[in-house]
Amino acid sequence: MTPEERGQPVRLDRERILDAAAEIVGSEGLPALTMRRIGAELGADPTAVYRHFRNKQEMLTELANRLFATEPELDPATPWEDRMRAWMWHAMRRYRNHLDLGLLLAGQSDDLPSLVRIRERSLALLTEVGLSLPQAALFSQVIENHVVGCGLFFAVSGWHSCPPHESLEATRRFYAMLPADTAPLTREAAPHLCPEPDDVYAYTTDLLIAAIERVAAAEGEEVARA
Amino acid sequence: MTPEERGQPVRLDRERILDAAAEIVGSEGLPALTMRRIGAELGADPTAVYRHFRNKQEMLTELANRLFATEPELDPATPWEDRMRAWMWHAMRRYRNHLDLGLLLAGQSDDLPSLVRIRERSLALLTEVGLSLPQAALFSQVIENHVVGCGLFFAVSGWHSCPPHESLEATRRFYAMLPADTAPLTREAAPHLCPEPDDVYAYTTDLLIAAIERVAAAEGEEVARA
DNA sequence: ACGTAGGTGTCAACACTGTTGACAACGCCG
DNA sequence: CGGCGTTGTCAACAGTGTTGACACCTACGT
Repeated sequence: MTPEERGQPVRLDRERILDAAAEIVGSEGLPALTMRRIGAELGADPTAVYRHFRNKQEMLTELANRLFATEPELDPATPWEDRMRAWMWHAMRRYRNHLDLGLLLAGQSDDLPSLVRIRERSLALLTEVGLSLPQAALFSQVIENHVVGCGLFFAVSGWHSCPPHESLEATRRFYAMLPADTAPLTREAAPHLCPEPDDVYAYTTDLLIAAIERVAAAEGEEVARA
Repeated sequence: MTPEERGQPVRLDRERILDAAAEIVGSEGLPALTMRRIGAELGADPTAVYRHFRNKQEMLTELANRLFATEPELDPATPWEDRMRAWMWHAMRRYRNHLDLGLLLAGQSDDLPSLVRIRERSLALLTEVGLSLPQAALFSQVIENHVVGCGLFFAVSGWHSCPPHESLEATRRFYAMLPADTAPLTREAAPHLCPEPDDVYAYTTDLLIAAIERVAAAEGEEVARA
């Protein structure tokens, strides 16, 4: 017999609230995450949440921090390139799948623990391949732009969790039917346009990784010469 | 003596409404763009807007389409590299400055006229440097990911219109004060972290342009050999 | 053991939001 | 001139986040 069945009000804490919030966001998306919905999920009054969080924004921040705390395990035995690739893919997917929480997270200052941890591991990977600290700092930001940018873009483009295959095909058909006098190239290139987002991301990611290795090699040369 | 001063209701049309909406978004940001605010701006009842747009979403779409219709003039005499660079910068700034409208625009299918026009010019630039149509299609998407992604990221990071110089400095100080046992690299690299977003964007953009020229050159080789 | 103080859940209410249906005035066309 | 469609206005509805008053329950000090 639970407390609420005995007529006693439910007892909440930040954890229970965040659990419920994560459950709602995971199954119905961020727009469904309203205070009243949380209250219903917990069997408590919506305003009870305000006893544990100053406001919704604070709750969302903590929720985002929790969802972004997952990190991939990178086997140090695998080649650096593969680890870097895996790392960048994992980071991108975080933003792509958790959709609007990424937006929320990108929109505030960097003092969340999970974000600091990500920065640290990014720097570790970059210095490991031979980059100097200033160069690693620069590339760490280049990677963040790429990863977060693409993740947000994919998420916003309605990717949510499964690839929008038929929507790409529809756009391709739309391009193919454009008038030849205003958009000849788009019309002609239609079959090749709208490639799978994953393929594009893979291409750009490998481009960046190659660039990193080139710079690292150049820095190594310089050090060796001196 | 205006009509409303004579007691007559104001006469609206899509243009006037979009003008008011653009004015509000430009000066106070998208969150301030409410139907009631538009009504106040026009001196009319908020619900009058519904005589001209099915709902707010439709109005926003048209507004986004209008704001994204501006294109840079590229002098064909300037070197290809510079034109490409200018093009990518202009495109990124569109998303960065117009903030959430970019989000809105990225979130829907590609059938807006202004977006088709952008795609066409992108393909024109890429084929001009020697890329085959399939390669141009791929790179056009790579560029879109890069440009839109970074633009959205910058916008969401609270860039709005002027560079957040002091906020970068604050984060740098925060990094420098991290405990050495959990985030040693971040702590040590603090002075080099948080580079100006524009510098990072410039670096990545040039990286992409160099990659495009390399692929174009390789394709040229291949054609020449055959 | 009692009394009190603080923390917590509940309820009603406020200020917002987008949106709809009824009503009335306007202008245009037959 | 008569009617009718278009458009602006008003009241209202279902939502949203948030606050203050009230009541309870728990834990602590004497």
